[in-house]
Order: sequence, then structure tokens, then C-alpha cells
Amino acid sequence: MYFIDVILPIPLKQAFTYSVNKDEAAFLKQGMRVAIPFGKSKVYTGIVYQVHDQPPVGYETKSIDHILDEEPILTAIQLKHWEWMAGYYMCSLGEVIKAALPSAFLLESETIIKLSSRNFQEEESLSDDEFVLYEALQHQSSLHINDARSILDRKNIVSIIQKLLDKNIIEVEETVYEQYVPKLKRYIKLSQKYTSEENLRELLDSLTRAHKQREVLMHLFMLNSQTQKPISSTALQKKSEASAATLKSLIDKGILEEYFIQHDRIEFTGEASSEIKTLNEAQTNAYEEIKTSFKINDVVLLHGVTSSGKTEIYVRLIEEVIATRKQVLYMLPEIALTTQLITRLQKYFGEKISVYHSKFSVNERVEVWNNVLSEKTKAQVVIGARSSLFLPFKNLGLVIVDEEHEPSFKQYSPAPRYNARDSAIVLANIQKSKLLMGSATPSLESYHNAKSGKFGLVTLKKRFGNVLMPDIELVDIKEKTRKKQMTGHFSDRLLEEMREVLKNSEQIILFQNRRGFSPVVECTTCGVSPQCPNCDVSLTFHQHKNQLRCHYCGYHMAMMQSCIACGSETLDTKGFGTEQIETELKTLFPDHKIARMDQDTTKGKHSYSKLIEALENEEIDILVGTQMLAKGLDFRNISLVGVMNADNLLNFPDFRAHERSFQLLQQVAGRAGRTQKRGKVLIQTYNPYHQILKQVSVNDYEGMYKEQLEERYNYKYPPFFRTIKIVFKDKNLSRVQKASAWFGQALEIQFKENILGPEPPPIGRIKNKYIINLLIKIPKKQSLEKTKKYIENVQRSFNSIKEFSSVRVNIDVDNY
DNA sequence: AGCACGCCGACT
DNA sequence: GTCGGCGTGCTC
Repeated sequence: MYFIDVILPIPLKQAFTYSVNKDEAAFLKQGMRVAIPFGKSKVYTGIVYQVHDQPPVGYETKSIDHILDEEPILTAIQLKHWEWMAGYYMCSLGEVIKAALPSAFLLESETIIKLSSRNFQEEESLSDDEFVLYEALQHQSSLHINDARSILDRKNIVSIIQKLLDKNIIEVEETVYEQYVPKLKRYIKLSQKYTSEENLRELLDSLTRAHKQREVLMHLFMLNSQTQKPISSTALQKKSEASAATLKSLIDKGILEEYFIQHDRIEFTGEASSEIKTLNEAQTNAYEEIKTSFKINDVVLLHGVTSSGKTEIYVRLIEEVIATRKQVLYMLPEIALTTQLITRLQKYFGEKISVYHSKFSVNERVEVWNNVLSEKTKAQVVIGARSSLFLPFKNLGLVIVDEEHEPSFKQYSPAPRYNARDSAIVLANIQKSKLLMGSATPSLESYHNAKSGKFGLVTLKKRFGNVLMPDIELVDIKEKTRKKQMTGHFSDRLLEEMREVLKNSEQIILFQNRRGFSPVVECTTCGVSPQCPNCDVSLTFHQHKNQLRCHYCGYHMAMMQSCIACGSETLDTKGFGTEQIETELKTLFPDHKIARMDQDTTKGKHSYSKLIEALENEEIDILVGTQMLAKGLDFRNISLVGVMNADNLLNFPDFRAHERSFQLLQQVAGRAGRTQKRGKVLIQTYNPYHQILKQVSVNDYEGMYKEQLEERYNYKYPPFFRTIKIVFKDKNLSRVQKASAWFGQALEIQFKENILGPEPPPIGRIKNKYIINLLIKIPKKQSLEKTKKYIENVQRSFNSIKEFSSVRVNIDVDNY
């Protein structure tokens, strides 16, 4: 007897054992996919973990459905990395697999209903619904379970299907199908029998009356003489201006033959056109320093101010690594994966670059995956978002984590709640590869690691081409309001600068860290503002649709005319967002082109790049936007950046709020003046004496670092303490309170004062679930391993308490 | 996580 | 009386 242990993409920690026959056992290897029956009626895709001959005790094994792969689709090294992730982030290996594999690899079964082969006569014995289904099956040979649902227009159809099954009228089948469909491209060639000159002449003579067809043939010959490559049907059609019908009739006559070749969906056809730029002195120094540092450090942090030309240094390093035939992973936050950067890299590396991120279709992802797995040159350099660290690299030489400080490298939900930057360090270590992280504003942890000698540190202080750092000015809007020098949300200083810039026909970016028109609607009579029925938040007003929306659950309703509570029509909007700034701008500068960039205006697939393009072509004078503006955009002609209100950043209830504000403001400021002229940045605030704002205005990263580090030390936060957050959710408030209190007490026995909470987060209810948090602070000298073990034990006891069985518990390791 | 099984209230 | 709501427990 032979068995395989299979990992399923579900949050269960154990592997499942299935029986296989001798041939299967000989064929199967770790990392192949198998379709297996699971539970009463499901078929899942599992990953083979181990093939062995030890029968399990205590249960009967099922046998597998079928094998899905010829070769393993993942490597032993990957599994090792994933197991580390599962252990470190306290989740199941299955959850890691679910996040790691392109969804096209993980098939699930679907129920198909068919008419039974047996003849059935007594139609009158059927109920109405049964008869409708029966009749539908007379016309269609098989039905999808969802089809059946829509035919009957009801949710629960299982009972009806069950009855039909009992009466032997229908049969059901579970089918699994491969989602990945290779893309085939059609090519045309002349049929074999016309290769001889004689036959060919005869053929052409016979076509004297069919002008169109003759034309097509002539063009085919022409194309054939021009290139050795196969002629695609689309190219031929285009050249000869023939219709698909003409082509088809030639094929039908047997004159032409069609054939298909499998193609990758994403293909870069251009050549590497640009020479890699020569580095300036500062860059060369940094480059040399990185290389020296790599000799003793596996991880190096490159701290380079905005637009100091970090990318060129990366390019040089990548070039060097791929020359040794090794693979390179270049990770970026999702938002920075703009076409701008990709085209730039393609110009250097041509078709050696593959892109991998969530905007790509499942099929495209499978192709990149397979190319990496088989070490194709076209995937020698992969540029991608956080999930690209799951790709099956075999021979990784360099990992670059750009914009290392970006919060989007951390996945919060669902599990695995991993930090891609940290996981990449482990990946590089397993792969014996070097890792370079870069940022203009490194995260405190990374900078601390570099300062304390754990990472190498290389600094780049000058902007490229000796462009000056922007001139940053703080504007006190409290005083401006008092002196009545505000027009809407614009101070006289900001307007003054804006006019100046527009006069010189240069461009302006305005930054407002809040989307929507105005977050809150409030009744000035009774003070009530409309709340989301499912979450503990106020609804926000969106002008263009004239509706109120919840950002957490998507609930929306039409904007009301009068207050729901008191009925008076004294509704006012409080706070302000990008949409309102845009509206104000239109009245202030009616002759200028104004655009807005936020989640609402960049929903469409190309809307983002369209906006960027319009900005580059200087079709936009003023761009208003959110966070998005701060990430990796590179514009020539922006000479003024305005921050509408810096305070709502600073007042965020999080231990990183100050660090984040500094980073964000620095990044936004970095958008200004990327050419010779010195850029101007105006930051409007109610509190111009805030330390962080002062530090931003004089570019004092070092000062910010020192001060924040001290605060972290005093308040026991990273990098001095690690934290693990445990989140409890339930739709019953008192039940979560009780459950979290129980859990908290159990932890306190061991960790004493290092347990914070349980306490509800600022938003205590989302999607009708009440939330309570518990935070564990772990001193450096306390073993992380043992701490997690202890938490696991507590959780085990917790799970055995029936009263708490409905409470969801999420554990988030390094929840920052 | 799904998903079936089982028990209890609102209706054709 | 059934339909369909959700709590409970299991999956090799």
C-alpha cells in the first residue's frame, strides 16, 4: 500500500493522507497537484507533500481522484520558505499555499446535473420545481448547479436535487477542470501540395477570377520572402486587407493551411533599446559601497533621498547579476507598479523582464510562474508586488525591495498576515541571495537594523543632477483663519504661490489625505450624522453620485434631504476630501485644467495611466489627490506641491503615526522640482510647531529617527519590542468581550504587564461583527518561539470552550 | 474555510 | 404542516 500526504489550501494545520496505487506512488513527487475528494461532496486541489507507505491509524484513507501535473509546480526550496512563513506568522501551510499559488492552479469542483439514463414516465408525480428542472434537462444535456439555481430562481435547490436523485431521474457529477487555457495564435502557410512550381502556377491561373484570394496569396509569398518567421493569420489579413471569409475559403479549398502555436499572453516585443545610463559620481560611490557591503552583509539598506537616482543603481546591480545567469526579484509596493517604471526597465533589459502582480489575469500569472520555474530568460528578472516572493525561483542572485518602508508590503487579511519585506529577507537567506532594500525614508526598524550593524547601510544624499531639495514652508492655517486669510481650504500663501506657478505654465500637485467629498454629514440642529447600519462609522458623502457610502462594508444609500433624527433640513458637511478641493479649485481657477486622482477616479483599468499620461503631456495644470500621488511617480514639470492639511495624518491613533506622516510628507514633497528649478512645498497645518512637521521642513530624517526611537523605547514598541496582535470578532458584543477577556487573562498569567487590552479598536464594529483587540509586547530577550507556543496552547484551550466557538480569532505577528 | 446535519420560528 | 434560518462539528 502507498500513501501520500497532501496539503490543502484551507486553514487546517494538518496534512491529509490519501491512498495511491503503485504506479501513482512512483510517478508522484513532492510539489505536484492532485485532485482529491474532501468531505462529503467536494473535490479540492491539494499539493503532494510526501509519498510513503505508512498506513495512518484511526481512519480509512480515501484514494485520489487524479493527478493534475506531469512535473512538480513548486520547488523544495519554496516549500521550505513557506513552512517558515506558516510557522512565523502562525497560520497553516495551506493558507500560505492559497496565497502563494496563482488561483488558476487551485481548482475546485463543480456539481453538474445530468438526466439519468433510465427512462422516466410519471411526470405528473413531480412537484412544480422538480418538473421545471426535469424539463430544462430535456433541452440541455447537463446543468450547472448555479444554472439550476437561476432557472428555479431560489437559493436552496439541494433538497429538490436530492428528491430527483431519490427518484432516479437525475445523476450528479463532480467535475474539476483546468482553468488555465494556453493562448494559441493562428498561423497560415501554403499547403504542401503547392510547393512545386508547376502546381503553384496552375493554382494561380485558376484564381484569375478570384481577385481577393489571389491577392492574399501574393501577400503571403511576399511576407514569406521577407521573413523566416511563421506568418500569423492576423498579419496576413492586415497586409492583404482581406476579410476573414476570404482566408477561410482558401483554407476550405485546401490551398492554405492553418496551424497553431502556443503563445505567452504578455510579450514584450521590443528590443532593449536604451544603454544603461552611466552613473554620476554619487551613484557610482553608492554602487561601489553596496558591492563592498555585500561582501560582509547579506542585507543592505540604501537610504537615498527622493530622486537621487536609486533606480539606476538597481539597474546596474541587476545587469551584473543576470550576467551570471542568476534570477533577480525586484519587489515594489503595488501602487508603484506603474507602466512608467516598467517601460523604463524594459528599455534596459528588453524581454528579460516579467511583471507579476494582482492586476494581471490568472492566466498571465500562470505563464510568469511557469517561466520562472523553468528558468526561462524572459523571466530572469521579475518585477512584482508582495506576492511575487512566492514565485518558484531556482537560482536567485539578488532581491531588491524598493520603497522598503511602504505599509503595503504587509498583508493584514486574510492569513498569511505576512510582511513581504521581512519574508524576502528569509527567502534571500534560503536562496543564498543578496538583498537590497531602498527608501528615501526608511522604516524605523530597518534603519535601526542598519545602524546597529545587522544590515549594511549606504547613503545617497544628493538628488540626481544636483537638483536642490524642495523648499518646504509650513503655513499656519489656525492663524490664517483668525486673520480671515482663508478662501475655503486655501490659505492666501498657497493661492499666491499657485498663481505664480500657473503664470509660468508649470504644474501643481495638491495632496489631501482623504477621499470622497466630505467624510461626514451632520445635522446642525441636533448634531446627528448618518451611521452605517453594519459598521460603527459615519457614512461619507460622495458628490458625483449624490449618495452616502461606507468605506468598510460598501453599504450605500441616497443622500437624504432632511435629518433622519429630527427632520430639519439643516444638513451640513464636515471635514473635507479630494472632491471638495476639486470643486473649490474649479471656482478659484476656472481657466485651468484640474484633475483628481483617488480610488474613485482610478477604478478603471487604464484610468490611472491615462491620468499620468495627461499630466506628463501637461494637459493638467492642477492635480488633486490622495496617498497615491506619493508613490513612485516621476514628473518633470511640477514646481509646487501643496499639502492641504497635515494634521489628520499626525493625529492618527497608531504608534507609527508620526513616522508615517514624516514618510508620507517627505515623499509628497519629493514630487516637487525634479528638474533644475528648485521646487516649492507648502504644508498647511493647525500646528506648525509640531516636531514632525519641523523635521519634514528641514529634511531631518536623522533627527526624526532619533526622537522616534526614543519614544519607541519608552513606550515599548518596535524595534525594541516585538508585538503580536490578536483580534476577536463575533456578532454578539458581550460574547467577544467575554472571550477576549478570557484569552487576555490566560496570557497575563505568563506575560504580566506586557499584555495590552482587551480593548475595542477605534472602529468597534465592521460588517456587523464586533471587534476586540489584544496586544502582546515581547521584549527582545524573550523567546519569540516560546511566546508563540504559549499563545498556541492558550488558543487550544480556548477552542475547547463551547461558548466561544463562534468567535473568530486572528493572530497577527508583527502587526505593524 | 466549506459544508452537511440538525433543531426551531414564520409562512405558502 | 414545510421552508429556510443559523448553531455545531468534521474533513484523510
